[in-house]
Amino acid sequence: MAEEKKLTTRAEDFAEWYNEVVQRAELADYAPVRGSMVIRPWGYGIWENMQRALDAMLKDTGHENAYFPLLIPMSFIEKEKKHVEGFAPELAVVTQAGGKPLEEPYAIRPTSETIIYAMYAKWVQSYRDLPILLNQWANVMRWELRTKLFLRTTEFLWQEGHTAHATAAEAEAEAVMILGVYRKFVEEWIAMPPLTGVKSDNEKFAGAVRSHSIEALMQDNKALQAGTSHFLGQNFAKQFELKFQSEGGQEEYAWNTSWGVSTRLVGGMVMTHGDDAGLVVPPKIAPVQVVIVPILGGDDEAAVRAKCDEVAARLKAAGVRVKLDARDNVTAGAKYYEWERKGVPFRVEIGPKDLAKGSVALVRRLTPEGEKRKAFVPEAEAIATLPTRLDAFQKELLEAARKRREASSVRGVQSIDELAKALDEGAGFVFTGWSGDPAVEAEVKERTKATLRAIVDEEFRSPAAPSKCVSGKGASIAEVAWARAY
RNA sequence: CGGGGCGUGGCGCAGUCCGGUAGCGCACCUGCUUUGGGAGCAGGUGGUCCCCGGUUCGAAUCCGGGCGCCCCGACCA
Repeated sequence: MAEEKKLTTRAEDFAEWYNEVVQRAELADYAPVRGSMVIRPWGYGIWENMQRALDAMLKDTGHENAYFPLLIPMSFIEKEKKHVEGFAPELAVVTQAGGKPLEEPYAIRPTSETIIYAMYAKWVQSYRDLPILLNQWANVMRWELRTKLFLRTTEFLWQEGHTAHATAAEAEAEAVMILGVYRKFVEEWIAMPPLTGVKSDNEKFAGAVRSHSIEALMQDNKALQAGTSHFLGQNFAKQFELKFQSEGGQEEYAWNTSWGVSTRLVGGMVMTHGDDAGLVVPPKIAPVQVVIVPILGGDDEAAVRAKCDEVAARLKAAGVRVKLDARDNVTAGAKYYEWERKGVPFRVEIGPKDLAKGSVALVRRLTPEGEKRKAFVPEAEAIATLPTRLDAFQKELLEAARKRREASSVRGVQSIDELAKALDEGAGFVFTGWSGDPAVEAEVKERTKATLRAIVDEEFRSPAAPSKCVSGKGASIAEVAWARAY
């Protein structure tokens, strides 16, 4: 076997493994513009499945989709002070159009708060016009200095929700509710179990009062911020005159939230489930859940093909996304490697021997310890059980990821030395007390390269609350999770 | 934005030091034999050697200047 056909292993070089998997599984390819990529059909199919699932969840919670323009007047971006400071370095700006310089430059949206709240201001007069609960699926652009396929590209796809409410309490509840939606979505569909929590002031969104996030742990024990939900207070409302007349007759500023997840989740999926043979795609988001490979070449070829058509049709009728790989210019073995690299959960092989026995060969992308990879099972049984096998596979992926996260977590750490040691020994999330002082974050980052990923929500806190700050100076006001991060 | 590496058929590379017909593997095309874990044999197609300029009888190779991409660090979904 030619060496070049094999992937770099995760243990050899995780970053290189990631790049190879993404390209060789045909998720994406580098585009001619620096830091940008083409999302290929296999990658886009996964994204579409994510989109479909999350879109339904957002609609179930009362949101509607809309679309706002790509170009935003620079003056809008500049209105919210923290917001400009945060985004100015990574803005791409259009200064010329129609062959002439523009009077006012337009920013290509890095996010849409400004344009959206400017429009909300037009639409809202009284409390009866609230809440506004909109979402948009869009591309955005951030001129990143260092890029990586899916995880950080100059242009990426995402959804951004933007809501306006009459009260602070309602807006805060919205931000928390959405975080719950995100958490459920990534767990149930991507089989990625995140921590949830609140960002420190250092790490929060530019312009937010408070940012909530879901933080997932990758196989190299680096954290990935997988989704964020922000309570914006009245910061944007005040700058964009987003006012309404309250029930009591007073003029008040509205309260906003914004929240998003992006194609970064595709990268998260790769680094959560992939192995040295390539991708492992959770069944619920797999564009193909079962691939059928016919064993061709004998006198029975026509009969084998007919049987494959039949099994494919029956699986499809059972609600399984099935692909029949009937190419005759590629050998069966080559197809196995290809579909494994692409992470298809199950493979069904049908050959002349199966015709005689009424069986099929069933192969799972990940084989449980101690089981044979290839099982010959009666055709009817295979068809009948594949839907439940897919469900079980999905659940096992989530469980394995959760176990890995917990196994990599270190709790009860009392000092920065101990924190550094844990990280150097391969820890993922390290939990400590924190005084709330940003200087501690700076010191930890300086000494360990780790950042404060989240002030963790109650569910993720240690049984005994830490009493001291990890710095040794002062009492702890909250338990936090640190990690080196993407 | 600093440091490193690399630009040669679609992909991976050799050739560059020491200038002289542009090569290898994979892929691709045709034919035959194959097909239950990356098929074999035979024949073939395909390259302004990143760009611009210079030196030279002659440049992938030497000199000067650009550009691009990747990786590693500071900022970020």
